[in-house]
Amino acid sequence: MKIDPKSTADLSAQIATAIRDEIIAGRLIVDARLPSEAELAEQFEVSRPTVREALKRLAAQSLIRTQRGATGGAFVNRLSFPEAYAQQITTSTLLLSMNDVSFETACEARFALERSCADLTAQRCSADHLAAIRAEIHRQSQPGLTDEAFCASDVAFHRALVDGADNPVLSYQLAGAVEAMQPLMNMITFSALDRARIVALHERIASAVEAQDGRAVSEGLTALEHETQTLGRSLFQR
Amino acid sequence: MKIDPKSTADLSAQIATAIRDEIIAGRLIVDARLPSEAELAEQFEVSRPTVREALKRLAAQSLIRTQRGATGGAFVNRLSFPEAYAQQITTSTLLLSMNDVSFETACEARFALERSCADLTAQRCSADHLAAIRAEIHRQSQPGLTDEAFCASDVAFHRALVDGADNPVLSYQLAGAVEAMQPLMNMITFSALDRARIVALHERIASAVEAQDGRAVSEGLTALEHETQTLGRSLFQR
DNA sequence: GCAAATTAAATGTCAGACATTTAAGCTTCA
DNA sequence: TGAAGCTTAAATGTCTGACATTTAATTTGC
Repeated sequence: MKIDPKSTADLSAQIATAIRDEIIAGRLIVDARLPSEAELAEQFEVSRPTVREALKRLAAQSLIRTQRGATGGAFVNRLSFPEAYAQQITTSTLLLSMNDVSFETACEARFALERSCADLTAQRCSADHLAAIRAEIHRQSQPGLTDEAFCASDVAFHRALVDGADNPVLSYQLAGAVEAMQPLMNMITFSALDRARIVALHERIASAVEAQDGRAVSEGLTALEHETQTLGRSLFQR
Repeated sequence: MKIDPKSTADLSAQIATAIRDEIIAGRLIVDARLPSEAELAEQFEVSRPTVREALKRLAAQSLIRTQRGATGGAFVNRLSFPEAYAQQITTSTLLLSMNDVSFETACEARFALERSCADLTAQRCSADHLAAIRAEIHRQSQPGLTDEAFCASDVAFHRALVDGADNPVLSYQLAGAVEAMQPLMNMITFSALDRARIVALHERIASAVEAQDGRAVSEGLTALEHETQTLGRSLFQR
């Protein structure tokens, strides 16, 4: 585990990369303890603050965790699904907000991706998941809901739909696609008629899931995409 | 921009979170310059090394970039698509390698997601993209290719297929799904017959793209999924 | 034998200094 | 006047050494 002395990059970045490569290559396995900061400093021939900056970089990506105390130190972290979700969502959200991606493009990608759970959810959706889906439909039909609460319920509906596919990898990938749209959706003001249309489409999708009809789920999502694109166009064409 | 004095978390983590929130909320816009490290240290009432650790955390997530020199400092970074790709791929790969996700589950998610580009690619794939797709098919048909090179070409084929949908958000999301499978695929030893079957399916998919038949693209991917699952089963049942 | 105090090891934080890089301003000379 | 070179200032990058805090193991005392 060595660093390149002729690289122009920061030492802390080089050290972080060196350690990350060890982890990705599997030479440092989950829960393995890294050498102490003092030992790493000696190994890489840098000072302890430099090592610490490198470790903080890795901690920011959830690659390591640190514990204080006698048996403390830096340990290779098992990247959990919730952590991966969170990173995925942050990255996706920032990507959309910083690159003036059009509403149309984002919406197209999001529904195209979400349709990939249609068949699986229709086949496998448990009674519990179906109940969760229907619970969100009920919540979002309540009158007097703020736009923000309506959007939050919309996201929860889609998350439940995706989770119904019972494939954690799929849920993880789709989390970014679904959640990253939320800031854009939050810009929309939903009229009562808009909400009724959306809820009706949600209900149509839920029924298709219940009937285990993947094709119908997919078509319901496509109808929802058209509805959403229409709302988006009326907002963003100016 | 303040930090909570009664939090138990590291100061550097709190400061990083405080600045990240400013960026996500849009109060710090792209290319805005953050105060100098010395000024931040004063604002947060911590030392400069602590501020630096916080900034390194943000740099690790590509939220900021730093420049040295007279007009240097930390600037809010525009998260570019290539950077987002890289993060997405790293996170997805680690998630799979650290959570003993079964080959079956990963493969199912990956192809389900990839099918979401079928219609769009069939509609929009440019001549250039189609040529790139066919070029990879040609490369992977060469005899004497190492398994690793074959896998790399396989990934390139799928990336080209996805990029044919001409939707950068979709490409970004699918990058993780496609690339994260590579370490698993690299464990497979492909017989000549296996390769021939895969290349034939790739050719079938390419023809379907050329014919602008989204349904056929989707079916080709499903056939490829079955082929891959069969290969995986023969490897991983032990 | 058990509980309390001590100790050791590690991370967390600080202060101050110096090195390096970079751009802007100044100076000098043609 | 203008351009090349020098100087300077501001910022990040790095180092040294120290102290604070946390935590588990060890020792001590009863």
